[in-house]
Amino acid sequence: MTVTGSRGRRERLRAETTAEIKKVALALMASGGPDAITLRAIAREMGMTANAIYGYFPTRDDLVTTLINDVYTALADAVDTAWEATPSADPAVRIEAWANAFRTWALINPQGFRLIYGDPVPGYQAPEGGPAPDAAHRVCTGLTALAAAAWPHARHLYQDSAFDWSDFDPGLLGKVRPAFPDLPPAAVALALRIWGHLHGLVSLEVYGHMRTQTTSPEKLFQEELAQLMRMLGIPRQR
Amino acid sequence: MTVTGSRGRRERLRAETTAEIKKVALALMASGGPDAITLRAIAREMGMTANAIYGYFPTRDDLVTTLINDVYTALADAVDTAWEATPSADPAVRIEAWANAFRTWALINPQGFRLIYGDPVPGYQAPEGGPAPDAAHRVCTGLTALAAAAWPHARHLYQDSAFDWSDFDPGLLGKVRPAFPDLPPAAVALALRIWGHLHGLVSLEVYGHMRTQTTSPEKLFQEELAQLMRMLGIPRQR
DNA sequence: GCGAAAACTATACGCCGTGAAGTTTCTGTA
DNA sequence: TACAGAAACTTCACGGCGTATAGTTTTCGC
Repeated sequence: MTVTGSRGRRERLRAETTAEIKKVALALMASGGPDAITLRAIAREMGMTANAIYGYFPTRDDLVTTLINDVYTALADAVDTAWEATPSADPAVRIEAWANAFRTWALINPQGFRLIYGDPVPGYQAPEGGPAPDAAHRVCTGLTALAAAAWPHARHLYQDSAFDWSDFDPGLLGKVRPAFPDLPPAAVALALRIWGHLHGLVSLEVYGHMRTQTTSPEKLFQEELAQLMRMLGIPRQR
Repeated sequence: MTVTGSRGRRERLRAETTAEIKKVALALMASGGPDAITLRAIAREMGMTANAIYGYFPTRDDLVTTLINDVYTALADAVDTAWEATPSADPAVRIEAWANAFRTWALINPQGFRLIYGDPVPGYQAPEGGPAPDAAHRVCTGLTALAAAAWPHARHLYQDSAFDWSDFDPGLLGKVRPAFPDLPPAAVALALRIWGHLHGLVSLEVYGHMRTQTTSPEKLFQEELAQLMRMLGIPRQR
């Protein structure tokens, strides 16, 4: 046993190489978009042969799946952090922090956003289970926390919601219901719709479709937040 | 001069070939997604050499640009038709018709939706001007018509909107302002935000991100429409 | 009927993912 | 400590991609 642990030496090297592959892949993605993630480019960057990567990832799609997981987790971390870093007394401020963190992350990591939410890469097909849905559930759970924080104000607006628990994915509910035991299905539906609103504006902006419509997507998003408060029945501040 | 017009014979064949290339490309896209649009595959399907296509489109991206234009125009036609086919007396019904046409088109043509709004194809970069922005402006104008129809109800909700005409693209305003001379900037901002809402929900559904959250995206969308009416100040029907 | 232009093919280059086989380097054990 | 075997990595190969260049066939206008 050395200081680093002789038993793990080979595994340590392996883990380092795996990490480097991912790091290089993310760098390529950041500079050239998801399509720039090619085994050959990664290998070139690392001074290896493309086929060497097959010792670490069985196929390029598996590498991409791993990256999606990492990036999605980073997004979930970013919004969770923003949420938790904001005082919980005023739900409006917290919600604004969450939403702004979401948009800001997307604008700083547009390629990551594309990787997660777009056609990730030429012929890529998302695997059924896997950890990416987990991160998606984390984001949705965060949104539900948002809805839960506002629910005292919002509930009277969604009395006639037709939603039932059976309308939602069990995996999502397994996270959401324990965390918010008193919340009705209508609140989860509300959370998903808020997701849709934010995702829509942000993805139009990230993909450049707003550029030919408005010069100030920022202003549009802030007005969206103001209305989000109305939608949640939260009275206007200041 | 023959019956078909001898002068145009060569040009007619040319037009027919161009049309066939586009037709085959769209078929490939419908079955295999935007990435399946390959010059070689098109040529194979047509019994030609891949290079023959260069006589019709200078590059693959130009072909894709043309397709985007066509598909985007088809989408714009679909929503315009739905709008015009609905009696104008009741704005709620008209707006619902528009939004449902948008979603229905996307669900029937998911690959087309991806082509328009996603990373269209591996390394594709959208050209600056071109006719695709035109179709986008048509869609936005349709949305503005929607906002305009509801504006008598909605205006009091958006008194404090901070928008100015300079916040919008001149090309868009060139279409919108003549069509709706009395509409303020706030209404255009409202239209863009509605676009965001609908786009968000539909794109999450089309890209499969809703599948791991809810089993009834349809219900979610209908509730979205109900709230859209509230957002526009339109009183509940029935 | 013929010259020119248009339509198309052949060949080639450099990308890509990936499979099969071979080579080097390390490691646990006899 | 020597060595079998595993792990890491390279080499070579195949087929697919966009596209540039050069050559061939077909067609049209005069």
